[in-house]
Amino acid sequence: MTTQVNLDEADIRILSALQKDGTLSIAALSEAVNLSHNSCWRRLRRLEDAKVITGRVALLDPGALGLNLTVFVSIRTSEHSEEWLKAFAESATAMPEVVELYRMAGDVDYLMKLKVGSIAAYDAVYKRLIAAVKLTDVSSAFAMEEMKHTTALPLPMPQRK
Amino acid sequence: MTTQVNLDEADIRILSALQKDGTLSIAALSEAVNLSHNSCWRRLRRLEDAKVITGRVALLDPGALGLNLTVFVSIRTSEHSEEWLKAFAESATAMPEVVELYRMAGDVDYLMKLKVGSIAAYDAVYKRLIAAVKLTDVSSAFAMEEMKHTTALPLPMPQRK
DNA sequence: AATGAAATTTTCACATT
DNA sequence: AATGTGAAAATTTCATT
Repeated sequence: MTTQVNLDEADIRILSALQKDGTLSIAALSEAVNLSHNSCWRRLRRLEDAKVITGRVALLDPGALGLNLTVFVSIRTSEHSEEWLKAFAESATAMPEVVELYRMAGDVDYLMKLKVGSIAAYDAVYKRLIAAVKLTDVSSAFAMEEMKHTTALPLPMPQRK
Repeated sequence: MTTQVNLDEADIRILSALQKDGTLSIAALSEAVNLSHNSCWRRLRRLEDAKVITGRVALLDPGALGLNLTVFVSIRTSEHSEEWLKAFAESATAMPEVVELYRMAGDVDYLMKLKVGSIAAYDAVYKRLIAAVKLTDVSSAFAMEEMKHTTALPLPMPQRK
C-alpha cells in the first residue's frame, strides 16, 4: 500500500487517457486533455516521478498465444506458519502462469488467478504447486467467457470530451 | 477467442521484453533481443498488425489513487434468460469499478473483480448493481494483501537474457 | 538484412505570468 | 508555482540498396 497523491482534474484527464492508450505522444495527449504541449509534459513527468504511473507495458492477446483458459484457484491451508507462507509465496509467485495472487479475508485463505493454454497445462501447474507446499484444500473454478477485462482503474472525476 | 499465431523465439523475446517494459526504444529492444535495429522494428510491426500486441497502456498505482480495496464478487442467479444476461452484462460492464467479469463454469455463475477505495464505495457499487438487475445470490470476498499482480502473460519458451 | 535520411517526438534551458 | 517559447537530441519510420 502506498500513500495517496493529490491530483487535480488535469492530472486525472492525463491518467485516464494514458490508461487507455499509452502510445499517445505529448502532442496528442496535450490536445486530448486541453493543456499546452509543455505543461502536459511536465505534469506527466511529475506523475511518473511520483510513481502514480508505475509503468508502461504492452498488452498481449491471450488467444494469439494459445492461452485460452483462465482459472481461479481458491486455497485453504491448515498450516499458518511463517515458513509455510514463505514457501508458498515464493513458489506461487515464481510461476508465470500465476498472474495474480491474493491473501484473502474470509474462509478462503488465498485466491490465485491462472492463465494457461489447456486443462493439461493447468494440471501441470497444480502438480508443481502441491509438490512445493502442503495445501489442505484447493478448489478451482474455470472461466467460460471473459466478459470484461481492463487494466484501467476507476478514476475519481468524470472525464468528459 | 482469437486464433493462435505462429511465433518464433525472437518474437517471444520481443513480446517478453515489451510485456515488462513498453517504453523500450527500438534501439534498446533490438539490443535486448539480439536483433538488428531494423529487423526488430519489422517484427514489432508484424506483431502489432497481427494483433498479438493488442495495445500499450500506462499502469497506475492503485494506492496512489486511494483504491486500496480489491473485492471478488461471486454471483449466482436463478434467471437465465437472454434479457437478463444482456441487462446484467451491460450494467456490470459499464461500471468502471468492475475491472474484470467472467462467466464461470461450476456453481458460481459469474465472478467479478472490483477495485474500490473503501467498503462504503464497494457498497455503493453493490447497490447500483442490485438496483439494475435481479441477483439471487451475491457473495463478496475481500483481498487483504496483493501478493502478485502482473499483466504479463506466461510465454512459451524460456527467455534468457 | 543493412544504410541512411526525413519526419516526428522527447527533452530541457530559459523566459513569462 | 505553474505555464509558454524554442531549439537540440533522440527516436521512429520508411525508401532504397
